[in-house]
Amino acid sequence: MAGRAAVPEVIWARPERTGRGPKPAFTRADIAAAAVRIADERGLDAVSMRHIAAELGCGTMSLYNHVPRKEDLYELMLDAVGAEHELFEPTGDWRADMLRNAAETRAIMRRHTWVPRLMAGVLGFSPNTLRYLEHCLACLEPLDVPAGTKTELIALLNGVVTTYTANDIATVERTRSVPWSVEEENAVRMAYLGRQVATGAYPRLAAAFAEQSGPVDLEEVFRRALERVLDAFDPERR
Amino acid sequence: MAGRAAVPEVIWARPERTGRGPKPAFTRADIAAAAVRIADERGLDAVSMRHIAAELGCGTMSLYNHVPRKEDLYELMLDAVGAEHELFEPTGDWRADMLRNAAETRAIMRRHTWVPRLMAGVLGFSPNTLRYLEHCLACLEPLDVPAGTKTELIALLNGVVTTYTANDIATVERTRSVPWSVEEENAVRMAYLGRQVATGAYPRLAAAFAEQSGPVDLEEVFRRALERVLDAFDPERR
DNA sequence: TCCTAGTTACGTACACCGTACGTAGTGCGC
DNA sequence: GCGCACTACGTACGGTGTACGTAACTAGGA
Repeated sequence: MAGRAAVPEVIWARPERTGRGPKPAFTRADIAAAAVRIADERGLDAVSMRHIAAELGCGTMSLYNHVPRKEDLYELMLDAVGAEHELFEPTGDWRADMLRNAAETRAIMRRHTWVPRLMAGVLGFSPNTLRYLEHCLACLEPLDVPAGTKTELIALLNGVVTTYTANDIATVERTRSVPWSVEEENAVRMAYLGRQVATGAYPRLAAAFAEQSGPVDLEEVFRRALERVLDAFDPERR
Repeated sequence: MAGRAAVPEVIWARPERTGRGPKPAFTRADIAAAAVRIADERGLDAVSMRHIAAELGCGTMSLYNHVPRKEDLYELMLDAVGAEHELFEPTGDWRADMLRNAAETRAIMRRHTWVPRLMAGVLGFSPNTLRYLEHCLACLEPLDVPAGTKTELIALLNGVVTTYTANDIATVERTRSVPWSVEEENAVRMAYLGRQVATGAYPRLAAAFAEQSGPVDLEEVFRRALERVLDAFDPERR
C-alpha cells in the first residue's frame, strides 16, 4: 500500500464548500447546468473545460476548484438530467407506473442525446439516481416478489430503455459537428444495408426485410419490448 | 442541395484498393487489429492515430489512406471483434442456441472491455454484424413467430447482454490509466453507497440491501435476466 | 513502349484538448 | 488582527485529430 496513490472520493462525498476563503463565484450546479446546455446545443464533444468556462464567464482553471476531474463533470451532468425525472405518487398499478418511468427516461434521453454515451462509461450512484431507484421501488411496492427481483426488474427495464433509445438517437449525436443532416446519413447507411441484403448473402435477413410492409413504428416496437419485460416479471401473466 | 457537402460512403462500401499506385504496406485489417490490440492492452483512450502508426511502424498520416476518419476506425474495431462470434450449426433448440450466443457476446465484451463504450455511439451494420444477425435468425428458425418478432427478440437480448455486461466492466475500463486498482475504486464507491443508504433517506433501497445475504452472484443474475427475456418470447411458456 | 494520372506514404503545421503548477488575492476561524 | 485555507486564473506542456503539400510509385491508355 505504501507509496500507492490514494483513491479520490466520489464527487458526491466531497463537500461543496468548506467555509474558508473568498466566496465562490459559481456553484457545482452552475457548472453542471452549463455543461448540459453546451452538450444539448453543440454535442457532447463540445463540452470542454474551456467552453464551460466561457459560458460561465470565468477562467478555465477555476473550474478545477469545483470539479477535480473531467470524469466527475460527466457524473454531474448525468445527475443533473436525472433531476428531470418526475417522482410521482405511485398509483398502485406497478406496470403502469413503470411504463411511465420508462417513458420519462426515454423522453429525457431524447432531450439530451448524449446521455446514453455517458452512461456506457460511468457507473454512478448519484443522489438523483438513488432517488429515482427509491421511487421505482416505491412503484413496485404492490408487486409481490423479493426485493432482489425488483432491483433486477428495474435494471433490466432501464437497460432496455437505454439500448432502444440509444439506437434511435445515435445518429443524431454523431452528425452533430458534420456538414450533412441526420436524414442524409441514415439514407446512406440504409442504402448500404439494402444493397448488402440484396446480394443474397443473408437470406433470412432478406426475408425479414421483405416481410415488413411499410415503415416500422419505432415507438410501437419500444412499447412492445417494455411489455415483454414486464410480462417476464408479472406473476399474473405467467 | 447545391454547395452542401456530400455524405461520405459507409466504410464498408469503400473499396479497399483501386489498383493504381504503389502497393499498400498494410491493410485495413492490419489497422483494425493494431487498434484492438492497443485498446485491449492500454484502454480505448490510448487508441490514437499516432499509437496505431507506431504499432504498425508507419507514419501517422498514412493511416488516412485506409481509414478516412477516426470514427470509421471504431467501426473497424467493432467489426473485428465481431469476427470472434462462432457461427455454430443451430441445434434446433432455439433457447439453448440463443443462450450460447449471449454467452459468447458476454465473453467477447469481457475480453474487450471497450466494446460497450463504442457500441453506445456507433450504429454499425458491419459485415460481421450482418453475419451474426443472420446466424441468430438461423438459430430462431424453430421458433414459430413472425420474422419481425424474431428481430425484436435479437435486439432485446443483445441489449440486455450489453447493459448487464457493461455495468460489470465499466470500472475496469475506467481505471485503466489511473494509479489505483479496480477493487479500490469499487470499494470507495460501495462505501459511499453504504453511507447514503444508512442515512435512512432511501428506506426501500435499504430494505433491499438488508435482504440480501452474502455477495450477489452476477453470473446468476445475468442468466436469470436472459431466461426472463426468452420466456417473454416463448409461446410454450406463456 | 512511354507517359501520365491516380494512389500511397509521410512530414509539417494548426487548432484544440485536459490539466499540472505557480501566483495573487480574499475572508473565516482563532 | 493575524494567518491560513481557499478561490481565481494565467501560463505552459504534452497529447489529440487531421488539413495540406510533396515525393515516390505503378497500372492503364496512347
